[in-house]
Order: sequence, then C-alpha cells, then structure tokens
Amino acid sequence: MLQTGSSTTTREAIHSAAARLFRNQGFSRTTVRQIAAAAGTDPALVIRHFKSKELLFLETMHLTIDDEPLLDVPLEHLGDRLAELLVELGGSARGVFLALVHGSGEPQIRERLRDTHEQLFVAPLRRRLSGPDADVRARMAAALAGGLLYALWVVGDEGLLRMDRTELVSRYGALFQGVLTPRSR
Amino acid sequence: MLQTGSSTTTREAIHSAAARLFRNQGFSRTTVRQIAAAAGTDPALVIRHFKSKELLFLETMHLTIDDEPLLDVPLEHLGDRLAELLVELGGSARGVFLALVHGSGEPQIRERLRDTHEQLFVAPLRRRLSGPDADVRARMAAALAGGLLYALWVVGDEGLLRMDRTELVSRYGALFQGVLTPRSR
DNA sequence: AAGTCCGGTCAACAATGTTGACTCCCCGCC
DNA sequence: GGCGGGGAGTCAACATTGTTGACCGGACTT
Repeated sequence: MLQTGSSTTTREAIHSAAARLFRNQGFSRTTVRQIAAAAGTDPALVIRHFKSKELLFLETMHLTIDDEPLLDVPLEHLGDRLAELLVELGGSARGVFLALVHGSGEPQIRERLRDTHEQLFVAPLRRRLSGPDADVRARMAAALAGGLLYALWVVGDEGLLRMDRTELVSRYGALFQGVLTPRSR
Repeated sequence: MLQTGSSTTTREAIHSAAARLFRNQGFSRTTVRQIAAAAGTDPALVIRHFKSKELLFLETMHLTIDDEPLLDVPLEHLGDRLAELLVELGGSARGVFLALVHGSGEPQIRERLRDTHEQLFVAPLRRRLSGPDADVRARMAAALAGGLLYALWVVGDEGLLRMDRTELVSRYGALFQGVLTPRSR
C-alpha cells in the first residue's frame, strides 16, 4: 500500500519526541541521540528521515495560535483582549517561543522567528486597523506583545512575574489600546 | 618583575579575541579553537586561563551603558531621551545583547541577561520615579525598552527597521512617557 | 645550584552531528 | 513462484566540539 505503515509511525515518533525535547531544552541542549532514544530508534534514522537536526527543528517548532477568532472583539476592547491572551498564554507555546528565540542565532531559525512574529502578531492586528499609519501602529503593538513575552519568559523579570495577573492585563491592555486606537483626532 | 608580561598579554589577547568573536557569532557558533587561533595561542590555554568556554563568555560579555548621565534630563523628557538612546544604540552593544539573548538557554547566561536587564533598564528608571506603583511602572518601561531591542534586533522587523528614525523615536518616546508619568493625577 | 611554580604545547578523551556500507523485508513484475 | 528493487533499520566510522592530563621549559626563590 502507499501508506508506509511502520515508517510513518517511526517518523511520527521521532517528530513528537523531538518536539517535546526541543520545547523543554531548546535546540543546542537536545542531542540527536536523545531524540532517537526517546523515539526508540537509531540516531542515523533521525537524520535520514529529516535531513538534519536543524531541519527537524524547523519542522517541529512552529508557533500558531488560533487567535483569529480570539481577537474577534470590538476594537475598543482589543487591547485588553490581546493582553489577556498573552498573559494567559503558556504551556507549549512558551517552550516553542523560547526555543525559537534561543535558536535564532542560526539564520534559518531567525527567519522562522521573523515569520512567526509577522503571522502571529503583526498580521492579525494590521487587519483590524485602518488609516495611513495602520502598518506602523500594528508593528508597534506587535513589538509590545513580543516585548511582554520577552520580559516574562526570556529575561524572566521577577517583578512582572509576581505581579497580579489582572493588574498586568489591565496595564498592558491600556498600553495596547493606546497604540491601536490613538486618543483624539 | 611581578607583572607576568607575556601571560597577561596572552590572557588579554584571548579575552579580546573571544569578546569580538562572541559578539559577532554568538556563543554556540564560536569555537574554542577559533578563539585560540585568533589570539595566536593554543585551545588548551584558553580553557586553562578561564575555566570553561561558558565562563569565558560570561567574563567577556557584559553590557554596560553609562546611561546614568545620559538619562539626566527633566522627567517630562525622559521618554524621548530613552527612546533616542535605544534607537541610536548599536555597534558592540547589539552584538552583546544578541549573544546574551541567544545564549540564555544556559542558566548562567540567562541569569546574566536578567541582571543586565535589571541594572541597565529597571534600576535607572526606578530611581527617577516615585509613588506607590513606581516599581511596576519602571518594570513596564524596561519591558518596553527590551521589547524594542527584541523587535529590532532579535526578530528584525523590517517594517520598524525601515521606519524613519525620528518618527520611531517620537512614537516610542510617547509610549515611554505614558508609562513613566501617567497622564492625570 | 636546586627546587618550585607557571605559562605553553601536544596528544588524547568523550560527546556531538552526519555519512556510508550493509542487512532485511515487502512489493510489483517476468 | 521466483526475483529484483527500493525503502526502513542497524552498525561502524568520520570530523569537529569542549576539556583534560602529561610533559616541557624558563624564571624566581631559597
């Protein structure tokens, strides 16, 4: 048959083991032999299926949130909604984000991070805005969003982490709102 | 004499070669043998002088801006000044910042990044503020600052990079100002 | 003068990503 | 039915990485 039964299973095992390890330990700290062991197979097979460790990384680490519906909220509440979404984000998204940021020394991973930033933050916000400076405002809001994740996850600012969630949401929500729908005029 | 002439020179050579290479290529992409070659010495000596590659990295990569005087400006202009400072920042600071961010998968480097963030952004701003929520506002402004560098350097948002510098400064300056000296009350 | 330390060199180690040779087995074709 | 070919799997090897230990030589102390 066309379905390569065992092969697909093995490939899938490698894929999911790699995804888990990359999320938990990042690119450089996880070894091909670890992935192979976790998938119950041979290191050579890992490379054979995906062409290299880096390509395997790129194939497993994509960060997609279905925020299209989640951002479907009146424009005047978009700031709060976005802040809420970001603050409550976590779990696997955190691991993928950190893996991308840490790995972005490699050109291909950096490009992936750039695409992710664009499709995750810039594009959905851009779609909701209008006016001559809509693009700039969307990009600034996206920079704010990335900066929040950066402060919380990459540097791990204890002060922000310890802060009351609802206060953080309301403060950052106001910031977003100010950029998205500038006051007056 | 007590000055170990050649030794100090060699140590210095290793130090500066390592600093340059780490800045340009980051932690994982620069090898001990590269550093040794650039310093005109032996890989083993690199490890002997500094205990390990990671310790050498930590010894060479610290990011300090003498921003104490540079932020000495009336409180109502602090936002613009900070934005100006960040946007015009570059050169070696960029390399060190990126190396720290990319390397922060390693716990020690992450701690260094956290300290840097605290001493470079949070502390100087905190010193200028007062009121019950001064700490929170300082940390949010610091997150904004880090987020700007993140967007420009780590992800490399083309839209922001292409933007007119003075417009970027004025927009981000207003953002900073809003966080530092909230309107009304 | 002998001894002791310190900077330097060389060879080796284990671990890494990756490749090639080889086996095995199942599928379609004569 | 036999058989040839291709793909999955295994094993050993390679070059490169960070790091260590053995050895060497010269300078400073006693």
